[in-house]
Amino acid sequence: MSQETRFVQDIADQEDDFSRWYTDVVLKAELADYSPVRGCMVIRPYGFALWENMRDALDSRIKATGHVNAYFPLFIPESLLKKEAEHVEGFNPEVAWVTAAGDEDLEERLAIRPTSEVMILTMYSKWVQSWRDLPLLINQWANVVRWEKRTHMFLRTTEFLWQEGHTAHRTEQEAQEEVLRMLEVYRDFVETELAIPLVLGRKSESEKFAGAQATYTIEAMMGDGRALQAGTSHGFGQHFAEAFNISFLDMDGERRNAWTTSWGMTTRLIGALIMTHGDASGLILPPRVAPHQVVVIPIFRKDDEEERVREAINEITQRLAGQVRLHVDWSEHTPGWKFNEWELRGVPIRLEIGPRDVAAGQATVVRRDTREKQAVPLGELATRLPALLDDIQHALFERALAFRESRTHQISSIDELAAQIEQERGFFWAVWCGSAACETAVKTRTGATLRCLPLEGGDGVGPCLVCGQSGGKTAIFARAY
RNA sequence: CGGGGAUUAGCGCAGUCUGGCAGCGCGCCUGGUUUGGGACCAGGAGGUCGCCGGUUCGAAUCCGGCAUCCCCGACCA
Repeated sequence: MSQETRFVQDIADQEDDFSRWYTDVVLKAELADYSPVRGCMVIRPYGFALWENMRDALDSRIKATGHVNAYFPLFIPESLLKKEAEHVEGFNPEVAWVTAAGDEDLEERLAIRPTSEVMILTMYSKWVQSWRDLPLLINQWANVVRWEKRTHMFLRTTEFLWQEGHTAHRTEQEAQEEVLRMLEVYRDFVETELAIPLVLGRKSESEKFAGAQATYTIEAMMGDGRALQAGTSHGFGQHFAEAFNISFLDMDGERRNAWTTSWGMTTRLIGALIMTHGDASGLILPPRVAPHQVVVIPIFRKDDEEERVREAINEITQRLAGQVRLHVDWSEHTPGWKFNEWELRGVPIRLEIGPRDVAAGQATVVRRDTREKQAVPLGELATRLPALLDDIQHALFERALAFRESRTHQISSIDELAAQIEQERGFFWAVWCGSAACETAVKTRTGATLRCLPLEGGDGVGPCLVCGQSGGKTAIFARAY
């Protein structure tokens, strides 16, 4: 990249080494840092402010759909965890255990929750007696621990923060509606707030959650063409209700098992945000969740200039209070240094105020995504800035969507997939017969996994990309994080 | 968990092969000049050389173990 556009030299080149670029951005933008604990990171104040904005936007949507928040214990007694065989087997290798307190061994080991189905559904069995107790719609914001072999900042860490919703319903249809409703809530949240375009779909048998009857997913494409699962919604049928005895007397006097669901979204989304919108200069944050939406850079030479600039900035701050999240950088770095710094940290709009601007009664406004520069009269900032933030939000989505389209291909055979994915990563739509053997064949040969069976688009007409049989479904294959 | 690489000042690195005073650039502190795309001059501070042990008169350097990070794979959602 040329020197004119590449101002930041201390992060790796995106095309050259995407993985290194990602790590550099996370560290240099001060989103997170490594900790002395393997696989565990520290989310720094800037990263946490971002997470808080994301969390609040999702939380209000969860509440708007009738759910309430609660909090359940971090520890799960071993005997409880073992109640649902398929579930425990799925998570077993990743579970961390507490075996002692002080010098005394515990009588029963305690698992540190990898997820809370077991704990929450155990409580539900106490709370559900009648059909009138249903539906039960509870969400919790919590940390969970999964002992992953290989970790990566935000994308896969040993401990992470998330939201897990757990619901119980009277009928299968209600539960199914809930699973899809929350998938839609996720879509709205991710596309509206994070400006990340999604594909909604169902997971194959081999990819679904341990113990689930059906797993639905939202899949996003990262800047290197790889897929990232950004959230999931599971239907459990009556499977868990049987294991945990969540039964109720129905309207007709019959005792029945409830239908349960769960759905979750994690700090991994921060990784998705970075890898979807970032560029050669670093992070680009969507205005709706950016900790600072506008950063103000004062420019002056002499004391009298500083005085006038300060006055103008005070006036701007007052005028914009409550309208935009604004940060004034009064630090002693030079303006050029600040430009680079705040670009690296992804602030959507930079506002420069210097003597020339003050004299003209204007501010110089620069947007992060295009670097387009314009002079805006001070009196118009209160209307122009929110409009510009809106504009950037939409432009980011459109750009990400256009990128995904350019990397999405229809393919008809595994040979074609192998050849194309070697050239360039992306999403590959194909017809798949539904057999696990063909799914495995694709993974072994191409490194791509079956991301989902999309809910929209794809008619499933044609021969399976591996075995050639007809009567299959449309599936999306991609290399994934 | 397997293979490879790394760990030296806040950050990036040289020094390790061939054992002998702890170095460079950036950053940081003080003073001054500066400030519209990573300013300049002068002075200064900052190190258990990742940790534990061994060899040696002497270890950043050689040997053994461990920890953390990165890359590739296996595993996992």
